[in-house]
Amino acid sequence: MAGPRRRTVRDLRRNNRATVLSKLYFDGPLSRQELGPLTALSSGSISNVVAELVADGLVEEAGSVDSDGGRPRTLLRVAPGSGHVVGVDVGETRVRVELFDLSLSELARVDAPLPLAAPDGTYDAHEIVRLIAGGLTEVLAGTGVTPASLIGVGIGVPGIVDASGASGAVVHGQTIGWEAVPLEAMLRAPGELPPQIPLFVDNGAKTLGRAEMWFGAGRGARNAVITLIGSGVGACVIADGVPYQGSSSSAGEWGHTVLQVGGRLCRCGSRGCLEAYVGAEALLERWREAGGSWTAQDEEGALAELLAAPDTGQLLDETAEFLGAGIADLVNLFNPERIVVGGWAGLLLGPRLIEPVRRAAASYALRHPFAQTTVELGRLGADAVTVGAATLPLARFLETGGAERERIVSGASWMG
Amino acid sequence: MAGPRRRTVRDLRRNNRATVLSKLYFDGPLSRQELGPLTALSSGSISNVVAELVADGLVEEAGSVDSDGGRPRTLLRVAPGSGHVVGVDVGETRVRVELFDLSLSELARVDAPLPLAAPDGTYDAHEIVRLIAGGLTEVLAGTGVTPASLIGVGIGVPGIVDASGASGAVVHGQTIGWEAVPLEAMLRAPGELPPQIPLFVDNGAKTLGRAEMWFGAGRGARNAVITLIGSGVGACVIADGVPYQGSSSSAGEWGHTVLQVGGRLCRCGSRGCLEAYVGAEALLERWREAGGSWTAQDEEGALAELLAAPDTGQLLDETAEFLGAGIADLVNLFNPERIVVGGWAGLLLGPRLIEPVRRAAASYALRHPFAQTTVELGRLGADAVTVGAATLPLARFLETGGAERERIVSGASWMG
DNA sequence: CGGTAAATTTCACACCGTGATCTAAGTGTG
DNA sequence: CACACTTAGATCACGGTGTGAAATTTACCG
Repeated sequence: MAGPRRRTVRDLRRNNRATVLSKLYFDGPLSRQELGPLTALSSGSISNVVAELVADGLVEEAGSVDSDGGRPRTLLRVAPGSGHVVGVDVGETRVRVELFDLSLSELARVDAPLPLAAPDGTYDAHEIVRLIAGGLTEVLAGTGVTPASLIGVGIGVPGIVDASGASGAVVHGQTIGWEAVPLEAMLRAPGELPPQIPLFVDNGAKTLGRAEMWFGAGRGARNAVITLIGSGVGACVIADGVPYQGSSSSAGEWGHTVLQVGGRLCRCGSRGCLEAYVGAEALLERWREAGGSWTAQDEEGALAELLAAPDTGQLLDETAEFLGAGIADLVNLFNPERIVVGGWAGLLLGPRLIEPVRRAAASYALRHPFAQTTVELGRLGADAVTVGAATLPLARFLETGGAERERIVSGASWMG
Repeated sequence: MAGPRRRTVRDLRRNNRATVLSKLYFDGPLSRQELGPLTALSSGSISNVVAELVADGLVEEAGSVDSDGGRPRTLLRVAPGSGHVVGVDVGETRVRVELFDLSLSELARVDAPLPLAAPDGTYDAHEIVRLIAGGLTEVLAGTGVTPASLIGVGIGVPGIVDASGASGAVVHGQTIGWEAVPLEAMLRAPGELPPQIPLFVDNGAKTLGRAEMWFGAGRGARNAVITLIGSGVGACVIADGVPYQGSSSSAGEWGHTVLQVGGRLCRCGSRGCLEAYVGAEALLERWREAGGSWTAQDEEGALAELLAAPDTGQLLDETAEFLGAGIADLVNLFNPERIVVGGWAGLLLGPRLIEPVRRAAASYALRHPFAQTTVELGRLGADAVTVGAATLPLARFLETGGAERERIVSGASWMG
């Protein structure tokens, strides 16, 4: 009920800065002239706002466009080098830290392999923090980027990330043995990271979903669901253009939607979950039960063998039916414009399954909402987790019209 | 990406007017002093905004509170008589039109019985429009309320209401035989309703959900799902304080969530829907299959008999398991703070089923999100559909700080 | 009747967006 | 090569806004 803080006349300017900055960022180089109608601002305001952004170094001129018989328009764009963002992917076997400029072009990357997991498969949170901090300093040192120009660091982790508390993001990761690990607080502990750098922690699947929305199959949709099928199954729900989080940031746990009351046991302890039928781990298990076997050591290779095997048609059709039913649930409940099937297993199975999945979804979903929806394959691989993570601070940067950065820079200068 | 039009300094004022008005409306009489911290506005602004609202007649003084040794605070409240709203419920057997003042106290009510339905159970849309218009004039005439003081009319109808088109709300109601009926355009046709009156059409179940959010079991929650179990099953999803609509306003079709791939045939044509197990119609059908019988003519009476029958324990336990699994899906996907079980059948079954439903939901849902959720019974009966409908124009009124009303009033005055 | 305390109002100030007007920077023509 | 023409962008007076401190109002208490 409090709403956004748009109370004073200054907030108005910040808001308009943000509008202009976002428009320039997403819709490429634009002239002041074009910016006016696009942002519903008067020419005078455009001039003022742009002048301010240029003075702050956030926007720069990018050539000009001739016009027949008149002053040429000067094109403007967000200066790619005016800030940097870092994306971190805490994966199953390694921590990847990537440095991007504002246009999300990769400037540097560091992969730090995780030490062998403890026998029970849990991660040591302190070790993760060390690897993130180490990767960050390495990536900065290698490129000469100063911490002061960092807009922020986005971190994708496995498990549920609850950011509703006061002390920063807390991670609950059943599969990695994390129970309420205060990752954000640990990273903010003195000595770990350069101070004053904004941190954004989110579930890795959701950051992948963000990447798909910004640069992949979700582009342009206001309401979409990015499904992520890997060893397990998750989803990233976009409602009215923003990721829907729920009350404790754990919305979109699609994998544990019930498709068969009293059905197959799922690794979550419940029965009949979607994940128990279409997750890669479960799918392989079902294959084994049906007499199948494979030689690959990893799930990805095994799944490829399953796809290539001659006698798995019925298993795959059954999988398509369950996946279609699960997608129908998404259609009925969220009424999105687009559903994207992603995740490494989703992309691997996609070409074979997408058509039967569409048919199954059509039969299980209500006609009207299904007619509004397209079901597509994702376009980005699992590599995009870091890009999606980097998207978190960048989105904040654009929303605040770059004000956040100013604060950081001045904060850093206080310490200088 | 366009965002709300808060560009000029004037929009700032409108926004603050809305904040103050809403706070006064929902949190009862308040003094200017208390309003300051509550709205994050300075004392000076509060004075200005309140003076404006009082001058417009939207806010009035409501006594004062003594303080020991100081000027007493003057309490302010939204003037209940400064405007009126109308709620319409297009039900299965009658059209009900109710007139409320701003505090949603009922001033008048008219029930117009529907003529006997056509043999195929379809409604004649023109007849409905006539009944709505007739009820509206009757209710206004009976109380002497002028159309000029009408904030707007909210209408709850069965079926999916798609408001995404340009020509107003369009209704798709499979059960009443409506296929893309342009109800809003028909109501706006000259001669039907007093001109210039804002219309708001929404699904009746969703208006009931709104009522439950404003005045019932949903009060205070930011993320909630109001489930509505009647003959069929629906839901109203509240995300971040606002009803989530999806891309064509048909989000929340929870009743056709798949709980049993290849399960019972549902009246929607699909299989294994939640509605096919826990909807009143389906539940009675299942009882009949198990050898049960009843004497009541209507579903409500029949369901009461089912509850009282001695041998329906297993049937009810099974129903609770399905309902619990369906609720678990809501928990996993939406991660709400609260789930309310409502609808006439939900309220009837509630006392018997709520505990086993909670247990089933706990077993099917993920631990973390389930721990954030409470599952409660609704507090409002089906009568609240009109209240919920009236809530639609009222919400707009509060959001715009009463600006909408000003436009209407002046619009009416143009017409002499 | 004066002193004290708390709630409101008033007011100078720093901003903001608008839209008309002015300036800059090109093209085309005689 | 000068001049008119055209279009992009900058400037500026104006009406409007929230802020926060000072002034004013309105009570109670001794």
